[in-house]
Amino acid sequence: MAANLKQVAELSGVSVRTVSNVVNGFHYVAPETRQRVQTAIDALGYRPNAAARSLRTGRTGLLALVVPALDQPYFAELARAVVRHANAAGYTVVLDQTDADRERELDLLSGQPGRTMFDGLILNPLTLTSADIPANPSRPIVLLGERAIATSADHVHIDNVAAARTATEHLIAGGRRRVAVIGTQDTPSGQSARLRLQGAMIALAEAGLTAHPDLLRPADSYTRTAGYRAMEAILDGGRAVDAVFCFNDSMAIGALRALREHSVRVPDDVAVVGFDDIEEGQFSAPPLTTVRPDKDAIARTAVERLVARIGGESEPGQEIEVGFDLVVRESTTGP
Amino acid sequence: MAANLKQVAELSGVSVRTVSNVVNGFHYVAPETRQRVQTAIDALGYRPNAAARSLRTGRTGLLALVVPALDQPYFAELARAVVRHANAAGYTVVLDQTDADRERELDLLSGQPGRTMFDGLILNPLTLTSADIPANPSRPIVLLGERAIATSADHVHIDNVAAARTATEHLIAGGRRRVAVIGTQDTPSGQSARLRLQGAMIALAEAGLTAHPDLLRPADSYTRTAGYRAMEAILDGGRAVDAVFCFNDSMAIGALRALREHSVRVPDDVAVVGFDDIEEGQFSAPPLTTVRPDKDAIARTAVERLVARIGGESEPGQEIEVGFDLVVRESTTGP
DNA sequence: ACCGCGTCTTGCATCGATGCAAGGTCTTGC
DNA sequence: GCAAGACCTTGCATCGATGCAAGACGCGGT
Repeated sequence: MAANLKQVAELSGVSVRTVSNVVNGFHYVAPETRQRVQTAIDALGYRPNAAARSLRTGRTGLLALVVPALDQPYFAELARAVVRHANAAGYTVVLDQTDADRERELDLLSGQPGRTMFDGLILNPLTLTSADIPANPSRPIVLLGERAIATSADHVHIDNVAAARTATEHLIAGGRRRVAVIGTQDTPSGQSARLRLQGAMIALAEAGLTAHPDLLRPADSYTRTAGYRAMEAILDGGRAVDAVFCFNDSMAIGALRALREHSVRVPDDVAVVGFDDIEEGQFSAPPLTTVRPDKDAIARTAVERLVARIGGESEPGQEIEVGFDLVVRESTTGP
Repeated sequence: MAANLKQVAELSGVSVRTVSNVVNGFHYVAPETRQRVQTAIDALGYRPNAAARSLRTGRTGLLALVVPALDQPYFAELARAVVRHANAAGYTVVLDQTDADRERELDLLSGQPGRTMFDGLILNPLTLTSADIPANPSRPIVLLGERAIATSADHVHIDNVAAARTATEHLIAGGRRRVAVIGTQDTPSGQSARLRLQGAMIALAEAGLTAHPDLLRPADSYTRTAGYRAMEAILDGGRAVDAVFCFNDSMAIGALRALREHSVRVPDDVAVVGFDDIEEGQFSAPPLTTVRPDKDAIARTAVERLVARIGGESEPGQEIEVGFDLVVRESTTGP
């Protein structure tokens, strides 16, 4: 079934090399020859063998995207954007999930046997820190989401401090004084969480406010369930609250459910703000105010940087910051 | 940087073939030799070249998964399960999105240049019908979600008629009499939609009910927004309704929002049931009653079938049905 | 008549691994 | 003592494509 260059060459009466020239659109091929070869290609249903081509050229045309879990909406939306941009750049995406498993993240970084088949790697690390990134990776790497110590890899991120500060300022501007925070993390890898907390604290401090420790709730996974539990813990704790800043939308949606179940009105009694602007937030009850990182820009930039590196660019790793804005919906302002 | 077998062989003083034997865990290698080779491998940081291996063996270790769009939660959850099972079976997943574009679906089927690099294909077709599936694809294919005309490909699906019927019967059992349906499709490819409609009609007929045509609302894309619009159209139409069966959860969540905005109480005034059991439905207001297809079984079975085919199995295409059940939550029964 | 150049085509080596089958060494059984 | 077999190792061909550099051809200029 699978024809190769040689068979096409024999059928069309030219050399293998000429067929290759036709396939790759090489300039110097006589129109008549090109025609004849093309006919043979069609007749045999010839398709270039990707493995052979890769072996010879050293390129696979594949980009690996590594995310914690696809069923987290933020990562699904990000993956969608990455796949789109990669396709536009002529690449296909291979997808790996780490489930926040440090071993798997390291594995993928090192290029385990059988998993090495890609030209570059886009990694959204959960458990890794910059220190884990090899200084001279065998293939280019772009890191997402974490501000990094200098390495040879490019980093794409948003200004988490400013974003969190903006979100918190919005709550304060709405007259909220008892602000809770859901999603703090103490692990060495919880870099974004630390930055978001920092931003929130700055906003509170500038308003002459502080957050009681009871209102700073950690979360190890950023899921709806984690948000639900954290919110319940806050409500059960009995300490007065009039606003909650969740470090991602999924947790905010979990928090909304907990508030609903406790008959706490949103935003009347408690305002809620999230982070990520996943589509689901437009349909929650009430629709969710949130920080919207420019996901498309993140994906586009990541792919761009990777493609440039694959093309041979070898400057030191860059820090690239993309924009964000605050999307105000009814979870903070009411209808 | 990248070492090859030959260099390892030279360093360890054995033949290339022996190194290969060590790498592949071939049985007959003297422990001492194995040790020496392993040391050389570690010293050089040797990793097998996947392209070369593929060329020689004809296997890439990649499975392609083709879905319409990753930001639709159902497909994201499905993709997650497929990736997990594929990894467990020693495969990596390459991901393609078709955006419901017929051209792209056909492209992928035919194995376009540069995209041919996978051992098998899992396809969740939106625009294709069985007639489009080549009789002798160059690589094995497993189709998801559509009941198929006999081809060489395996098909994994649930009993859409029975599932839709169960959902509708649940509404009727709750005393609902004016049942609307959201998500009908007239296109040749809307096979699941037709089957689900059929199941709903059977349930209605058995209860001596019919659905007024105004209450059968089409949707071309199965998104939250489509569900929102369809629900609005129903409410604006003014025809009395006390239940809505949405052909997927995303649309149901859109419908819930429309109902909320119109101050229609769920489930008191209108009961809502969805389809897919996406995680989001557990957190909607109110939590969503839905048909839960066994997504994990779908993914597992698809990967299993594909791996078997890749392994050389060549029986005619099988129809494989996986289970479903109805998950009753508050959108139909109240708290 | 010949050189030079642009156009078109080709053969050979090569990428890095594995299949095959044979070769060598060492036990084991009779 | 010797054949049979088990254990371990190896050389060569091969997968299908592309890089390289040279070869063949035609044609205008001098």
